Amino acid sequence: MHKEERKRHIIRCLGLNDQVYTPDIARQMHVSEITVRRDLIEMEKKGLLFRTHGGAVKTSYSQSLFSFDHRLNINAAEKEYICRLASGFIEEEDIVFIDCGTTLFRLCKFIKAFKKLTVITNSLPVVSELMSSEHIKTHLIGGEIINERRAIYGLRAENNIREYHANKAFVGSDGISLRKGLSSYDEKEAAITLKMMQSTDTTYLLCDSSKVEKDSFMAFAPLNLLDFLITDKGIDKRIIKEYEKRNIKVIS
Amino acid sequence: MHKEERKRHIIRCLGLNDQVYTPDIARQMHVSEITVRRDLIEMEKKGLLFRTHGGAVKTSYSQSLFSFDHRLNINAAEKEYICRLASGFIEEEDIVFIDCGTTLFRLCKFIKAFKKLTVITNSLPVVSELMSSEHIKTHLIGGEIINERRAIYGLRAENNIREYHANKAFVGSDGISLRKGLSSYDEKEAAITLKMMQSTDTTYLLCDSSKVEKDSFMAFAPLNLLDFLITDKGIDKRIIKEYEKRNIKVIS
DNA sequence: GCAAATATGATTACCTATGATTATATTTGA
DNA sequence: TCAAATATAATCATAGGTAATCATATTTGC
Repeated sequence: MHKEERKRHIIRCLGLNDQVYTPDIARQMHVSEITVRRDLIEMEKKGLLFRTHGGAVKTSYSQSLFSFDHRLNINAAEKEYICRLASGFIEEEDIVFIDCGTTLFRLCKFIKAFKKLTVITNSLPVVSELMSSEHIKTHLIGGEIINERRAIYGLRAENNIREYHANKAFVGSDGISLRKGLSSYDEKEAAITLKMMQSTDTTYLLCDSSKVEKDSFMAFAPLNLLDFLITDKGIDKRIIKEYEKRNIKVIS
Repeated sequence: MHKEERKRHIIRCLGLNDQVYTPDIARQMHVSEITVRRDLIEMEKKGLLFRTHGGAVKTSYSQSLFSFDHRLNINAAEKEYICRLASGFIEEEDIVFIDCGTTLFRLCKFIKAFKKLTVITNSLPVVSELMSSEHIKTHLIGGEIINERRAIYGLRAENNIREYHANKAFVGSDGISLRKGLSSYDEKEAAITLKMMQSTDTTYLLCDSSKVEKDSFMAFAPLNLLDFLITDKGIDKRIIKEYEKRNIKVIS
């Protein structure tokens, strides 16, 4: 009974009901409660769930669009740092894809400083954040809205992305490794990210160093689609070298 | 029963009705009232709701991001009346287009009462309002966001609509007359409305009686595309007859 | 094979969530 | 306007979940 298997089980349970209880998981997986709790701690750090007394619940649930998502405040400083770095690659008149996710959301703050940009996104929080800036042209990808994600996913959305071409794409993932490339906990999210990567000239992956050389459930994109990996200082120098051998520039 | 689960329930209730009562929540969640009250206190601190004697209400902040401005409150009673009438034509399992506009926005309140509906719209306020209702599937039309309108317009959006088919379309216009049909002050808005009318089985026009037999700047759709005109009591009976001669049922 | 890293479990002290009780505040209706 | 009804705040007690620490097993890399 492995750790990843337990985590997968937890995710599945969260998908069915909206919450899990520590003792239940412990019994089902034949481990002690403290082990479950440790799993939950790790998963909370990744923003996959929100811990409560007695177990955990799904992350996003608030009625307001975004501001109170539990995930937004996890690793806030790192996310801000990464976004600041990323914004250095944006130039006036760019057409950029912005992927969904709490890290990418923070990029808005920097985007608003530009005079002329076109942003294409499937994220409603991004739209909401940029709506106050007249000089930013925003395109929303059409399709089905997944309420709890505050974003648009599905086949329609994927096809919609194909109708666009951006010169830069800023995307996120739940993991990246030399062996498996980019990976995600969620199929729909992965599909959107991949389509963005396929419809752009240059792809920038924004993810904190804890996700580097970690794999999530599903690999969805090979490394050759990636041009830049933007992360924080916590990344190992040897790993940077390996990525640069694969022609991916690592910024930290 | 987690605390977070209770909070989620409270938020869901607030999404449906605009207020909750402490004893109700306590009974539904099988906890004491004081526990509910403590939940409400915490949520109020986060700005998720506003506490009142006996329970809590939605914060205006929670709806502000995508919501309309004060225009919404003009003729509120008539608009509500018209929407109530219109909602009588909606049935479970329907797939409906909802056009942009302050009148149509009020239809959301009634839509939320249904168990199973699919809504296709280009209006961000509509999306935002329906996002709290899990049982309503919402599709957003893709394209360029016009900030001041809080909606999506343009060629892309028009083409996007063509990929859908709804059995009912609820639309608005700035004027309607026997001579010129539906007319609008805005070309882009008109184009979207027309496309919706062309991709549906039945079209319902919601507009207050002051706009009947008035023409706006640009005529955009002939009367034969219209099936129902839903308006308020202010409409002249002779005019109703004229419209019914043209096979348009007038509801008031 | 062995050291280092990782994963798991047991124990204790601590903290959180909840409810009962009583005093105080707010609302409602005659 | 005042009193009855109802809601709330404040305090305390308690059950149960959690963090911290240490100990033990298992895997990984040299």
